Amino acid sequence: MSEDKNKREDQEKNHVNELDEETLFVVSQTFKALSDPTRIRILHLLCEQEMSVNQIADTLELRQSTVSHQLRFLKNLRLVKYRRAGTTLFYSHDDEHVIDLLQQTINHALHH
Amino acid sequence: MSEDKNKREDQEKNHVNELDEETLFVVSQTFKALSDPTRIRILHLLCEQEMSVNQIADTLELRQSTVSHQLRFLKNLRLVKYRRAGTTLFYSHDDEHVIDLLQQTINHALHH
DNA sequence: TCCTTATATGCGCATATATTCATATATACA
DNA sequence: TGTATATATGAATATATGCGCATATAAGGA
Repeated sequence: MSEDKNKREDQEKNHVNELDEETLFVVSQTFKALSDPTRIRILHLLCEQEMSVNQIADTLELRQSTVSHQLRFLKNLRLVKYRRAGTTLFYSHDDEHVIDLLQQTINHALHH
Repeated sequence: MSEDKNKREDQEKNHVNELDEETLFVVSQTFKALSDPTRIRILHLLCEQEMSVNQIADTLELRQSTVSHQLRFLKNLRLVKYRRAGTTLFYSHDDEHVIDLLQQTINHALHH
């Protein structure tokens, strides 16, 4: 039986249990990614369509370097991916669960 | 027709639309609340049962002032509420949607 | 009223974060 | 090979954040 499976069963048996450190880290990182307005705007754009770095910068009126830095952040967490076309990189989202969290929360905010 | 309703309809018509500033603020604040390990641990405790400040501090091995600071943060966002019993304040969660986001993400992390 | 217990708060420190400028890298093409 | 375009990166700066100490406040009981 894997360590991983033990962790899972411990957690599921009793919710009062403390979260293990790794889970705590993953969860906090996930929410941190979504806690910045710039990253939210970028991910919100990428919900609909893939876009190049410059397209994103133009659309959101942000500096190219700002967009690039944030995309690197999102890429490190595997929340976005890209495809190359010449010198242009087209970014798109790469984590359905996180996009789902974002959509839920946007909808919740809009309806209140 | 209210301003609020207009905002909603604009957003729903076309997801490519930019998020308005207020929505962006609410969404980022919500995720910011969930982006800190200490706050996650506190909210995770309060998923199950109400607890006093000192109970939380003891359970999570945190300073009383740390817990109090974070509870104030969560209170300002109306994510927790409390009931008084003498000098003791029993805190509990106060936003089903946010608790839901947290549970979803914890479960997602545990199963991967 | 005085004392005890529980909680809140102001301030300061250390660290993390977001943004910008300047520059580097990479690809396509003449 | 040289130039143009798209993107990435490093350093610097400004701001935000989390935490702890010390202390204030608030409620209950002797």
